[in-house]
Amino acid sequence: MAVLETTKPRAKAPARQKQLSVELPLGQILDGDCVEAMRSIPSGSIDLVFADPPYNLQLGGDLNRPDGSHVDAVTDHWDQFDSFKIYDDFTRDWLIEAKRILKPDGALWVIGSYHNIYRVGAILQDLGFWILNDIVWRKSNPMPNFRGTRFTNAHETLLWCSQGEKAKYHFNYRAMKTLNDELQMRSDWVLPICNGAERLKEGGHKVHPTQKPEALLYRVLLSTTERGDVVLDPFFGTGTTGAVAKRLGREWIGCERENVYRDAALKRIEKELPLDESALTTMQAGRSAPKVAFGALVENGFIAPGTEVFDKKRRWTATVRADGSLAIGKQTGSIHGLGKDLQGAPSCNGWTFWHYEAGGEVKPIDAARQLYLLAVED
Amino acid sequence: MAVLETTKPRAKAPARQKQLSVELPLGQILDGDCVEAMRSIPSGSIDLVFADPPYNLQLGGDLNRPDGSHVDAVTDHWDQFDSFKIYDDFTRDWLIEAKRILKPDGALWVIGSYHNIYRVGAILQDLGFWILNDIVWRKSNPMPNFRGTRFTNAHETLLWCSQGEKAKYHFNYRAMKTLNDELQMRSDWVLPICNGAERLKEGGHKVHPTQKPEALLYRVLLSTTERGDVVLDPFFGTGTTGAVAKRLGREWIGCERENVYRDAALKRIEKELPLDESALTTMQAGRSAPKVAFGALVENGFIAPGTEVFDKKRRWTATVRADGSLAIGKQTGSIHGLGKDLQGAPSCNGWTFWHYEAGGEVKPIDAARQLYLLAVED
DNA sequence: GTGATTAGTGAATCGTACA
DNA sequence: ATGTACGATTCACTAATCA
Repeated sequence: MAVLETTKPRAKAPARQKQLSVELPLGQILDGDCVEAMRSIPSGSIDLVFADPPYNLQLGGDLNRPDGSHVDAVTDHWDQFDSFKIYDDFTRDWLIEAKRILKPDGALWVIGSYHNIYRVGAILQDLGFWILNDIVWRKSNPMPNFRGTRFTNAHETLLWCSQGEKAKYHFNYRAMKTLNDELQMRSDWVLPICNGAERLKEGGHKVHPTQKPEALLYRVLLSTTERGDVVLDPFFGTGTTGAVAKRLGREWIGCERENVYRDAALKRIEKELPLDESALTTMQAGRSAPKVAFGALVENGFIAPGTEVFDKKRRWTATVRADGSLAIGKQTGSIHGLGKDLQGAPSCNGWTFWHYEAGGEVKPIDAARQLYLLAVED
Repeated sequence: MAVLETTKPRAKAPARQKQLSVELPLGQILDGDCVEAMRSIPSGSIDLVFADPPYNLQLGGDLNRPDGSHVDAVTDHWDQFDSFKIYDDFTRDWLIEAKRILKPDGALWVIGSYHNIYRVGAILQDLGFWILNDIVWRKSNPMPNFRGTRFTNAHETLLWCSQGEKAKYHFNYRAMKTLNDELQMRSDWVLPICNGAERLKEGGHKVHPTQKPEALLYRVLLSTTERGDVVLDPFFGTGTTGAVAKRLGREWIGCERENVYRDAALKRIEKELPLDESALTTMQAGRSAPKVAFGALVENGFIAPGTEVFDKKRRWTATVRADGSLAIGKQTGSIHGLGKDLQGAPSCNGWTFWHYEAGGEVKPIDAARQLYLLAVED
């Protein structure tokens, strides 16, 4: 299991990416059943699958299968367990295809409510997907429970999964932290439901009963994809995924059975404008910045050999040597290694542990690294 | 499906109630495996089962905080299962017994995390339990994600179920509405984790690694039981369920294998006094004031990425980026941080410093925050 | 006594690259 | 596959200690 925060690993193989892209129906909505549609997609070609599967089983009344066909209650013996079985089979079918088309470091998102999410979650675990987080979309303006018989159903649940326990995945930690005012983004997201100008309407009626807010997709795509990534949505509906993907400079593919939804989605996405380059840029993680060896600071004169460096509490003071190593008496090591050994700690980030004096001020040696980076950039 | 808000239906048969009570081990902690222990309980005799089963965390190696200190993880033997299959079998076994001992109008609560709750949810649906709500416990003070690899895991999930789709159940709608400042109680509860004086400690160490906050049980018992009801907890631990039940005038039965936990629970419940009405209101967590990140305005479309923002005198103009950060050339930062840096000031309130144009008018970005709050407000 | 500072901790599926 | 080096990373709250 691993985390890649840069686009480098994907950028390394532009040819392969392009080659695949040619075969992929980018920017298209595939007509028909999503399992059939996904069969036309090459294995290991998709970066992200976002799925908002239906859960409109009408228990107790007329029964419809997830594909819309009607169950004949007269000829079929029917009960709650049969409907679970049909739903589970349907779920397993589309999840298997989703897993096949995803790249080894691709990811899956599914959204659902308590009616279906526990079945979906258990099945995707059985198929080998590895849950990274479950996310609660906390609705700021939910429908009240009019009859006063239960708690107000004020949230939905999203599951974010990698291909497996050991699989790599992508998480834009820094972008999420920036988006959340410099605090780690939590697993509960407070967002309004979709209404107002964003809600698609035709003749005063909503086009789709469960249109998701664009803010939700915005956060999903910003957190777990990079520019140019390919996002597939097997239950495209009115195309929220496509609209936000286009805006954020991601490629998209949809699957949708209903003509009405496909038409509305295409019209909607057509109007959407991609953000320009500068707006799309996000704060980068430290690890995507170029690596600097401490020795480079020494040999370029940013830190002179012989300089004394010390921890914040001045429990230890070490001397910088010409090769960029540190020494306290006979004890020597790298900025990380010596800090680790002195503290008896399992690890140590030497850049923030060691300090030096410059112009009467005490600064972490990381400050020198920043100066060096500024000087090198030009 | 029906709702009983009064105690009348139970009061109708006082004789039957009393007769059963005599056979039940009220106020006792049954030793040993909970499935065995529940077998000694008569069928249809329990009003509520609250269960906090092992989560099957499957942790890898050690985890250290950025400061090098060690995270005291849940590595107890009782949380270890070799496979999903074994965990599922274990889950099915205790759920079957729980269903048997519950009255026809009794209810089940289970708490879990994403590691186990999807399996538990699917299995209890398979057994015929009917989910009434899933409740999200949003932790006000969760442990951060120290490595920056995922979203902060900031919640746990509770499932509230009746005996079946058509089964009756009890819900104290009025009590919940009162507890929530005359607003319907929602499916997301903000409560702090258990620490401070409430956390049981022995020799400076926590007695139980996963002790639940009493406020959580308080809300569970107050919403779905009446005075005198019998509550059974198959994974009693250090007896939070028993303590709160006693305080609220409910009868309780526990099951627990570990001597240490049983002893601690008995001592704890012994000290517990039934609560007078006045304390009722002090248990709830205050409603948190809404705090808005600038990124929330961006992802919700109140401020578009690419928008230009500027200070009042237009000395500086910055561009809003997709993650809610601002950029002027190569200089970037949060609304507060960039404003601070540009002015060379010790701090800066970005909300009032930066302005934007909307409808030909120049407004501080705080105006957009007010619009957002209006849209989000309950 | 009071406010400021420091230390500790909580159900956590918590790295990557190269030799 | 296994080991080693390098590198990146924390929020809210409580309790204890210090000024």
